Amino acid sequence: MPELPEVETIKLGLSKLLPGLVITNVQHDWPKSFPNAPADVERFMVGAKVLGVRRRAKVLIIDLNTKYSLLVHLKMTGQLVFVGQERFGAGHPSADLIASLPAKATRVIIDFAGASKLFFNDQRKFGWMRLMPTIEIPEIDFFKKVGPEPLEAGFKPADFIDRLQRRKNSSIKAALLDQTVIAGVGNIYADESLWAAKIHPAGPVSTVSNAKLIKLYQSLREILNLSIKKGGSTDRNYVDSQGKKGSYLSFAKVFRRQGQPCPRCGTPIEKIRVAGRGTHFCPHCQKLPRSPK
DNA sequence: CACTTGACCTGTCCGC
DNA sequence: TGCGGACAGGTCAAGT
Repeated sequence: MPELPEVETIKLGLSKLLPGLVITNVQHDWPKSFPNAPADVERFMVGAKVLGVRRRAKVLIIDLNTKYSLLVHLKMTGQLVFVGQERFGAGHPSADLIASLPAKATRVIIDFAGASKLFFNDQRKFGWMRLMPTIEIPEIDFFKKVGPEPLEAGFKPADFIDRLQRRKNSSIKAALLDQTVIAGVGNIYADESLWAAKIHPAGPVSTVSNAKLIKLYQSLREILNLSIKKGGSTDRNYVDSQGKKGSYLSFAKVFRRQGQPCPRCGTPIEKIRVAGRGTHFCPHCQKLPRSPK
């Protein structure tokens, strides 16, 4: 569920909190959440200072001054919550969450000098943290295959269309979700951008006109940018680095809105299954291209 | 090679 | 009330 805007929001938050902090201890209870050997954690992480925080696709990269970096993928239910020395009073949006830490789903706790902590919580245990040499990051399979960042200035409509059309027989939604086509798009922003561009999610890529693909390119970028501005989407588990929820979902036009009227035409939004995912769309605005006889 | 489906997990919700 | 099953969705492995 954390997609590009959610991971970007966390990155922006952690970038203000972590750099300069020194790690004093690391606790982890589930090997799949953090598979590194204890000796490597001790050697390259404990005592290390945080240099900065980056994002590529949906992966966070926390660079340390040991020439090692901590990669974090939140998958569906991961949270990365920083708790400093301040005490939040009742009524603070994060007070209850922070008071509950460490929680049942806390997988990793990183302690910093000065008594602040970073909690990695992950109810479903799909997410992971991994310590590795900074210089080797571009060599891991995922980063070798992953597509361009959709919000980067150099990412042009022609590139978007070329890459989508490598999967011409897939549904347009499956192609958008394919991280090797384009980085960072997940279920929420696929549905929202297809609605904005008036494209049926199940239509094969080859049946979608270039004009509509250009519209999709524009809609996707606008929606990702808007969501970052709103602090991301909080569906079930997502919170930012300070435990706060995002507000984008209240701006969503179709996601989780089946049965509600389409904001453009009033037709009830439908929910179907496309590319193995729950898919929300307007059956009036987003028509399948007529199949040729 | 292109494409789809199942596995990884746990908590929640729905029907009986 | 309890219980079984469907569902949530990012990514990789396995299958067609």
